[in-house]
Amino acid sequence: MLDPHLLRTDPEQVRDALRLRGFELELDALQKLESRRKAIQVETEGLQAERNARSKNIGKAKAAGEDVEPLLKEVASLGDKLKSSEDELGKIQKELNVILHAVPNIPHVSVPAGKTEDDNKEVRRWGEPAAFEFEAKDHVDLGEALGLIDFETGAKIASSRFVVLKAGIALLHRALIQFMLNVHTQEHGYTEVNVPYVVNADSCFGTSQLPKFEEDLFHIKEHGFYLIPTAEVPVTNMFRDEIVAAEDLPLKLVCHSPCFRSEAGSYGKDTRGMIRQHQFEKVEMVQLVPAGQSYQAIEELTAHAENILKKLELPYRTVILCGGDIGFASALTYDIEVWLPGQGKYREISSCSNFEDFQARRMKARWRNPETNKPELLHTLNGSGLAVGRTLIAIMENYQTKDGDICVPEALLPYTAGLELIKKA
RNA sequence: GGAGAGGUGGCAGAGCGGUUGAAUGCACUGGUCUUGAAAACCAGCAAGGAUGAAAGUCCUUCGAGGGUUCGAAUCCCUCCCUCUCCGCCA
Repeated sequence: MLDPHLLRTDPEQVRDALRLRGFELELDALQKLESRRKAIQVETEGLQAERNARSKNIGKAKAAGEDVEPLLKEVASLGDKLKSSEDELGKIQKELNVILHAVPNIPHVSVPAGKTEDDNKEVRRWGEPAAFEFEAKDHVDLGEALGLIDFETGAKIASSRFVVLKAGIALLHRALIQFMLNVHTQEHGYTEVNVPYVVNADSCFGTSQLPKFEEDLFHIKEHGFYLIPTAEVPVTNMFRDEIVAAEDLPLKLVCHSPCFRSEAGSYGKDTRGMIRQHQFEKVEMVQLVPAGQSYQAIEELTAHAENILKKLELPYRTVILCGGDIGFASALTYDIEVWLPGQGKYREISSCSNFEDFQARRMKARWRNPETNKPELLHTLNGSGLAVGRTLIAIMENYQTKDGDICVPEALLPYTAGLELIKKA
């Protein structure tokens, strides 16, 4: 959520900034509602003040043993007026909130203009895509030939976009998780957390999956829970309604979790293979930092994600998302895209975002600034470090042999219990 | 699932219809004292919001949401959460 104060004092500037992402702020409607809110709030608070004063007098008179009947008569008419004024104010504030909660974050000055992912700007590239002496297969052909990736059984026990991994591939998948967690905790200074994989509506509101993106979530209606679409939701919400001590900052947490996404609206997109699943695993980095530090933190966090790819020797490029492609809550997002020989393309494997205080304002996640001794909103950041399923794909496609076997990358050898080459069983 | 107890400021913990936004303690901030620190003493110290140039004034908030009342932290209803005992169980 944007600072309502900024929206009141500088609406044109906000509107212009949001146009970069193709969002048109309805200034007229907003300002009309806002001026009504102002008038009615002033009126309501005046009536409340009057009621409070009169009630206090009644209390005093009673204590002094005076007759309070005349005072009660005086106040009788106040009740209805106050009630209707309060109701009206509540209604307007609700309307105002509906609008406010649907306004996306203001993009950072470094965000390039553009409408689609084609307009994202490459900021760096690492590694050389390998030149194969044979025709490189994609992970589906490789996995099915090995008999270790089974889409049909996934579809049978759940539905399409679910998969069963077996033997060496399942082991490689597990090894990746251990490897990533160890690198982030031992080399990058993150604290590992293990969290609930279902969350309540308040948590979804805090990180802004709700109210706007409900259709992307799996919802367990009878309990009011949502399956998490990313560990960002439970981990960031650990600090909802909290005031963090300055000495505990920056908070750097890493969490492995499954992620569940309905993928509503992506019918027909990436239907082949494991690229887009209803359930996948991810290692997620989350940081909460004081306001002045978030732009340094986003560079570091992105480098932490890139470091995993470097250790796995997977070629990648990093792009900065353009105004039209950046997420609702983010002020700045770097996507890291890994080279997939099977597709001959770079594909997203990590998304690292600085939300500034947008999520923190919704969540009331604050820290106490020792300089002022007052609570201030934190800045929140997160990034995949990395998407495990897509990393698995990248390894399969980049480390395939002529015979269709998969070499285990050197960095993973300590995690694979002696397995060096994944072959047909 | 059954029975009981409880949810109050950064933390602990009083209050159980009327000048209570809330005693007290701890923590924190400033001051006195000290060569410096500690201790002691004095003072300050919730958050969010409206209005205003500012000082200030006012409103809201005692788990959440309804209700009773001139007035609710305090009474009533619903829900959520925590703890204790019993049952079941990875």
